[in-house]
Amino acid sequence: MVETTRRREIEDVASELFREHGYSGTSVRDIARALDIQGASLYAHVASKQDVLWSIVDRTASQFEAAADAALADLGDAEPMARLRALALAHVGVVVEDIGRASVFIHEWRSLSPERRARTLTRRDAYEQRFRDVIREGIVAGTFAPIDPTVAAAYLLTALNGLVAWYQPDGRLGPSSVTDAYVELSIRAVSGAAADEAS
Amino acid sequence: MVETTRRREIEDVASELFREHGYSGTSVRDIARALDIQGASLYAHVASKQDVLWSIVDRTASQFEAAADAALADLGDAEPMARLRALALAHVGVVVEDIGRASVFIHEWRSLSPERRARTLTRRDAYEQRFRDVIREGIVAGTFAPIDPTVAAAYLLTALNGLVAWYQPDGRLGPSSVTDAYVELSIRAVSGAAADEAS
DNA sequence: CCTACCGATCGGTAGG
DNA sequence: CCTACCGATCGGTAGG
Repeated sequence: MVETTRRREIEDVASELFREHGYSGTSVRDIARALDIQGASLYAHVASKQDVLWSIVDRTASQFEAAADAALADLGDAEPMARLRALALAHVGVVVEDIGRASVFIHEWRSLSPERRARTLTRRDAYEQRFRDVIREGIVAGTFAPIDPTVAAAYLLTALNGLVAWYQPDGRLGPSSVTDAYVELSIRAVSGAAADEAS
Repeated sequence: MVETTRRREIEDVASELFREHGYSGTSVRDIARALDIQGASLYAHVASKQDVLWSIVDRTASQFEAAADAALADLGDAEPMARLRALALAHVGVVVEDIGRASVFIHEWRSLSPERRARTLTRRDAYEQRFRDVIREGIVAGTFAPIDPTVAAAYLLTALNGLVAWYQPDGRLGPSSVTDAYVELSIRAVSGAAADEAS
């Protein structure tokens, strides 16, 4: 199963390059150079550059979905706040665990072929729907502030995704402290009464 | 002053294309085509493709700075919450006002030449410092939850910047309702005691 | 995984 | 703002 390993190596290297320079800004030869092989040799392992992007995006989408599934499976019918907390924690966990792939999934979907882009956006919408649903339930329950669940979910997810813009795995802040802070900020953002409605 | 107008047109068109396809994914001929001129004709108005990106980024950076200055000028020594609210409102205002340029400023700085990228990151850090400062003051004053100001500022700014990922000027939601919701979510995210420390 | 190579497109220049 | 053109690089193929 050497091919699978090599394929993963290619995707690892490509993720980092796509993250840093974008899909368009990364050439097939850039990827090959990072692997110490010739540009054309890459085609012994992949069908196309687009194929590499698709593998990264598709696999990472599955990771986000699986993490959300696992997070909610434990909770069942727990309170909305506990479930939103679990969703946020699962999301940040995937981001922190593989920031290169997460970054590509989040930012490079525009470079997918039209059909794949459409499929990916549909999956992302379904994923985001989980956030919208739990936020809506929390509002009904009175736990969360009365705010448009679509706006709130978009806000939270882009905030959590923003981690890829600055987080460094070997930086000053450890993964758990950043994760905790991000979850805490997110929960508080939607909690309680509106901050400017003190009356 | 025809040149200035034409120059602006070029930057307007380029902003939209850079936003949609990235700097690397947009060719000089793409920009020219959108203006109904030949690719080479663009060089009668600009020195290089990089030059266009730089103009957009530089001008937009100034807009964010000016908006923050104006927002704080009115307030002087008001409470941290009022000042953070003003900063957030100013920031979202610039984003909503010209989402194309804002998106390029936020995402395409990686494509700047090394020197310009460094200068831009320095400016961004100074801008973000205003958020860190007011958050820190709010924590000291007891208005905001005790959280790392650097993490909180990064969270808030990426959340606000996330608007460019989904907001459509002619969409279902008007600019003021989205702006208000974003400011409200941001203020609440940092306000009060930690959500999970009820004791 | 390599060498040799392909047509297409890239950013940019010359000269008007 | 145009035509004509440049060298470099692009993603990808052929054949081993």
